[in-house]
This record gives sequence, C-alpha cells and structure tokens, in this order.
Amino acid sequence: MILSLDFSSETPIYLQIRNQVLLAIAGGKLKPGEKLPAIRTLANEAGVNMMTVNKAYQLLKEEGIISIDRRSGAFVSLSRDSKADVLARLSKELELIVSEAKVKGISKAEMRELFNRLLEGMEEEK
Amino acid sequence: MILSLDFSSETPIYLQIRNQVLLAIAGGKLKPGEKLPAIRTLANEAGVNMMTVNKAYQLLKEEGIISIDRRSGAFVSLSRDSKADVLARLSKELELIVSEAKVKGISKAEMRELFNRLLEGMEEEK
DNA sequence: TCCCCTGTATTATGCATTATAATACAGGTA
DNA sequence: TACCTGTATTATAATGCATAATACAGGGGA
Repeated sequence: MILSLDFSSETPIYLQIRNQVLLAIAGGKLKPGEKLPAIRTLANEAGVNMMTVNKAYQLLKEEGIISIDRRSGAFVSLSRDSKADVLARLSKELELIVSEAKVKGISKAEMRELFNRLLEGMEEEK
Repeated sequence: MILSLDFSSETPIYLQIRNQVLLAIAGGKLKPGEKLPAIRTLANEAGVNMMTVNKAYQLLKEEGIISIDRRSGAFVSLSRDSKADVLARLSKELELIVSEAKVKGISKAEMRELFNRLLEGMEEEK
C-alpha cells in the first residue's frame, strides 16, 4: 500500500489515509477480503504516528468499509447499509458541488461529462 | 436571509453559513449584485458571534463568490476563475463521492439519476 | 455636526481536534 | 518463548473553532 500524504494540506492526515484506502477499494486495487497493512507498518512507511493510522482505520470501520480483527488485523469488508441513507448523504454532498459548479460558470454538459468519466471507473457489482 | 444551523454538527458553523449562502445563490434566491445581510444582523438572527459570520464572508470572498465593500457591506459578485482549475477541484471531490457510492452498492444508474435531478436545479447562465 | 451604519482589528478565554511520543497490555500465532 | 496483531494510557503541543467585549476607520443620512 503506497500512500502519498500532503502534510501541509488542510485535510487531516487520518482523513487523507481514509480517502486513499477508499479510492483503492473503489478502483479495484484492494478487493473485499483483502488484508490492509498493519497499523505500525503503514505508519512507518508513511512516516506518521501509529495512532494516526489507527484513527483512519477506526473511521473506515465505523463507515462499514473494513473490519478489524484484533488478532490478524484489518481487511476490506463492505457492509451495505440502507440505500436511502447512503443516497441522502451523498445527495447533500453532491448538491454543494453542483452549486459550486453553477456559480463558477460550469455548464450542465461539462458537469455531465466529468461525472460520466468518473462513473466509468465504477465497475458494476456482480 | 434565514439560516438553519446545527450546533451539534461536525461541520463548523462558519462553513454551514458559507454553504447556505452558496446554495441560495445557486438556487436563484440570491442574485448577483444583491446585498447580503450585515454581519451583525446575521449574527444576531442566527444566534452566533459576529466574527463567525465574518469568517464565512471572508471565505466566500476568497472563493470569488461575494465582494465586500467596507462601507456598504457584502454583495453577491461572481468572479469566474480558470475553468480548468475549477474542474480539477470539483473532480477530486466528485471522485470521493463516486467511490463511496460504489463501495456502498449504489448502481451507476442510480447515481446518474441522482446527479441529473440535482443538475436540473441549475439554470444555465445567460 | 452628530449619530448610525458598515467592515475590520485586538485581546482574552475556552474547548475540541489533530498529531506526536513513549510505553504498556491483551491475546493469538509460529 | 518470541513475535505479531490491535488497543489503551498519559503527556505534550499546535491548530482550529467560537465566543466576549471592545475599539477603530470611515461613509451616509438626518
């Protein structure tokens, strides 16, 4: 697992880690059931504190994206919650992005193109 | 201007204010050139500190969404920056949302439908 | 002129979050 | 036994968020 962290970013380190794990899973680089690095290992590789990685893992666990076995470590384990809840949450985030796009003069066509391009990175669940 | 703030939200108050102003503009409730409430007025109405509203206005100003006249106050003033920069920024935010959708089992069709519904709230710029 | 309206600035306080360091512990595995 | 997991604790430090109480600069209107 290779992390690229920006220590001068306004995004907290633990969130950057969480985001990159999420992207790796969505991109198919990490598959369900696959093991994540041990928190000490990842912390050493990334040059951050053990507890910072731990915080990222705890967040992913709360989000139902990984499970943690106290003996063997963390692994990808997707629990799907209520579709309505997920859609409601994503809708609020999307609404802000769409609003930013509008006030910045991005057209509907441009937004649709961008969105479709990103969607294509989503292989359907089988 | 009516604000609905959630003081127990993890989203900072100044950000909630910024978001609601943005949504009001994108939704056509606040038009370019239109005056925003004075920071003291809005602070009193919302029951928050003057400097919290000021922080939200400063952020909106940095983002090129409003202008502030030290004499007469703040008003909507959209400066459009480089389209490439805006798209790059929005793309990163969208990427995370799309990833979350995927791992949570939302289909492409469902995402497209949600996105299109939100896009319809965008009247084209004339 | 005087008062009121703007945004802005300053100083102090309090609390939560983020991140680190250095250990220590529980418990399964080889 | 030695080593690997995650977890917990305590301390420290920097930063972010929010409030309070003033104070200031400066334009506008009565």
